[in-house]
Amino acid sequence: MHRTGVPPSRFTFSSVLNACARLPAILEGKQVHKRLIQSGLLPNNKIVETTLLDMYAKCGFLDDARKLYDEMGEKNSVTWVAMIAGYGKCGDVKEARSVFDCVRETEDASCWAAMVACYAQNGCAKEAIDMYMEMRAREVKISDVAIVGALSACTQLGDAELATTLAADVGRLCRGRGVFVWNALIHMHAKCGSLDLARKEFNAMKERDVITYSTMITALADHGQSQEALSMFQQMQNEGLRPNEVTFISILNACSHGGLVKEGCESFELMTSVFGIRPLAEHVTCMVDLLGRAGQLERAYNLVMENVELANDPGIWGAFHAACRLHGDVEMGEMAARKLGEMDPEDPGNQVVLASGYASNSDWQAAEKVRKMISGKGTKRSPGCSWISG
DNA sequence: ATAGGGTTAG
Repeated sequence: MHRTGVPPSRFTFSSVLNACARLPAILEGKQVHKRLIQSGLLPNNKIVETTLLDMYAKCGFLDDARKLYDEMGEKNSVTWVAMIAGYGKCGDVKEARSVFDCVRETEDASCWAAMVACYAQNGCAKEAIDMYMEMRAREVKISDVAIVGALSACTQLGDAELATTLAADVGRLCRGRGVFVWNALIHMHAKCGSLDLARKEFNAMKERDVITYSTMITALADHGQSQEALSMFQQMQNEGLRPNEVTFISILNACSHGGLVKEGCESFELMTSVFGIRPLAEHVTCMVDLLGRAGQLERAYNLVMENVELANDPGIWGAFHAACRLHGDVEMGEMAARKLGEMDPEDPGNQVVLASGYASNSDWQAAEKVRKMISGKGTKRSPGCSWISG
């Protein structure tokens, strides 16, 4: 960038820092930091300092971000939010909260929103809702970010009553709502039990994106409407939207729920051949589940072997093992049990699996007793539900 | 012209 002899401007530095943050690429980011100091643009340039801080935070180097933050003197809401979000992304809710506590007296709406989002992203649904309610009580401005955090928290809680309240808030407070709000709203309705409301919001949208469709596909599958999920997938492609790896997890999951073996295999093929998406462990797990439940254990096994780079994934072997049990294939089941035991011997679920895996063909019933003893539970299992977790 | 926060699977 300095071939021309013209020294890079602060704008050039900023866009390079943004690229480092997005990748993320900490080594390059640190290089830029050095050159900023060499070229005299630092210190005493708040915007450049904040960009740098955000780069460190997005790369997960919160200590470096914190150092800049502490040395910065006067802060503003952009700095605070970058710190809160940075701590939130690496799961440090406590530190995020301590930054928030330093500024909460200013009633800065973006800090409140960032904190609600941080709670929601880290599974602290209750705290997110409490904070959102406090925002309402104190009449802090509710932005799209704040409401999305609250919707996501409610989704985690599956609280239908709260869902009604929040949906009304969306109508009241977010008139020019963006696609993030729509998507979070649809997801909340679906998980809180109302596929109808999810559908209604979906139909009212004028601009949908990949996430909108992925969310609806999962919603339909969860409510037992696998065929509709497949139509949704088709509609999405007709709209010219490109499915991503999460969309395919949704669609394979829908096929698995509905026992749609042919459609599932076609979708998997479409994903790898047409869209060039390399299968993740989640995709293979769905396929093993789908084929395994249909009794096609050998096909399931072959699929795992075709994706042997994922063969250390416990989820895949767990699904395979469950299928072996469902169809009484003792030999394959033992093999899967050994794999699980090798992968994570400490896992109590795997110890249970291993106990049954040690059994010889004639000893299957004895193994069943051992297993019952260890788990301390009965053997009731519902179709489609792994006996390990059940 | 340069800075921040969010939604999908599991």
